[in-house]
Amino acid sequence: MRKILTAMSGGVDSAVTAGLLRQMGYEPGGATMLLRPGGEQEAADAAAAARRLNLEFHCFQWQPEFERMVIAPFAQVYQQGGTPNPCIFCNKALKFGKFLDAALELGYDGMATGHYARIEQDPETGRFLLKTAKDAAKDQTYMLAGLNQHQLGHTVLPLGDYTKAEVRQQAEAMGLLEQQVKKDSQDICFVPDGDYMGFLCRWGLEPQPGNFIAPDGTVLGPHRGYEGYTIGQRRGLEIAAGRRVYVLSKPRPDVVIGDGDALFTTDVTVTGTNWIPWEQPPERFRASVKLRYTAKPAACTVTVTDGGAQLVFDEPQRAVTPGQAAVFYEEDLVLGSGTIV
RNA sequence: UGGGAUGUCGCCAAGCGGUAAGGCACCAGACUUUGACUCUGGCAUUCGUAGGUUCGAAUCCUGCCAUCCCAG
Repeated sequence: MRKILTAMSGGVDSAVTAGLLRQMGYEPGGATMLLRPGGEQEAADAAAAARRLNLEFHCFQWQPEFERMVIAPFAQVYQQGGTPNPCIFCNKALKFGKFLDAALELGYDGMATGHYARIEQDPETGRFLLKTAKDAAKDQTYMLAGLNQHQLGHTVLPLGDYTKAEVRQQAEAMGLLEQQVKKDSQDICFVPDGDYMGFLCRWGLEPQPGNFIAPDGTVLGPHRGYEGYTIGQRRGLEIAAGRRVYVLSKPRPDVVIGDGDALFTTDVTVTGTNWIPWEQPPERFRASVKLRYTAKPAACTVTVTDGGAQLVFDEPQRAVTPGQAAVFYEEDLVLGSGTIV
C-alpha cells in the first residue's frame, strides 16, 4: 500500500496520523465525514489540518447513511432493552465501511485512522491481526474488534505505537497547534452533552412508559422511560431507598431495581461473533474478555456455537449488559468479538 | 367530636438544655465512546407554627396548625 486516505475528525489524533503516514513513507490524503448537522466546525478543523499538512482533502456528506447505519440501530437497541455501542456500528459500517470503499474508489490503496491500536499480518497464516496499543490507557481495540479481514488489511493505524503524550509532541512538531490544544473527544460524538435520551426523543423516539419494580415483583412507581436505563446503573434513578440500588434487569417495559450484589453473573451468551486470527475458531478456548469499554479483562472459557459463543467466567462479573460488545483477548492479541445477549 | 401518637433537608433518620450526625436522593467535578460503575466535593444559621421559661432550647411549658391511629 502506498496511497492512504486518512479519516480526519478535526482532532489531534487524526491530524498527527496523517503526518506520521508521510514520515513512514506513505502518500497520505485526508478526508472527513460530515455526519450530522452541527458537524461543520469539525469538518473545517479537519480541512485546516489537511491544508497545514498539504494533503489532498475530501469531505463526504453522509448524514443519511449515518442516520440509517448508526443512529437508527442505536435507537433500536435501546428500544429492545439493550445498551448499544454506537461507535462500533459506526466503525463497521461507516469509518471502515463506506469510507474505505470511497478511498479505494478515489484511487487510494487503503485508509488510516487515529485509533490507538495495532494491525499486524500473521506471517504463517497471512491473516491480519488486531493488537492492543502501546498506550494501554488509550487502547481502542474494543471498538475495532468487529472489523473483518478486508477492513484490517486495508487499514494503517500509526498511533498504535505511540502514547498520547508522544502524539501531542508530534502535533507540536508538525505545527498543528489548533489541534493540539483541543481536549480529547469523549461521550458519543452525536450526543456531545451526554443527554442521549433527550437526543433520542428529539430524533423521534417515544419513551416506553413502565414501572420500577423490586426483585420480588412489588411495583415501586413509574420510571421515566424504558430506554433511559442501563444494567448496573445507580444514578438518575431518583429513588431514595436508604441504600444504593441499581438497575438489575429490564423486563420490558419495566425496570427491576435492587441491591448491587445481585448484578454478578458467571456466564453469558454472545451473538454476531467475529474472529480475527482464525478462519474457523477452536471449538473451545481460554481468553480474557472485556465486557465494557473500560472494563478490566476477565478470564473466561469460550465455547463457540453457530454464529455465537457461550462464555463462562472464572470469577462472577458485574452488570453484564445486553447490547454491549464482548471482546476476546489473548495477551495483546484480539481474538474476536461478539454482542452480549 | 372525644382518647392516643407524631411533626428535624426531597426521602429515611440521629439528637432528649449547650449551640443541627448519618444514609439515600440530588447537584458539581474527576474518570468515561455507556445519563454505567467508582471516586472527590457540595447540600437545614435551622428543627410544623406562635409565644413563654432559661445565660443558652430542635430539646422544657402553653396555644394554634397538620398528619396518623383508636373511638363513632
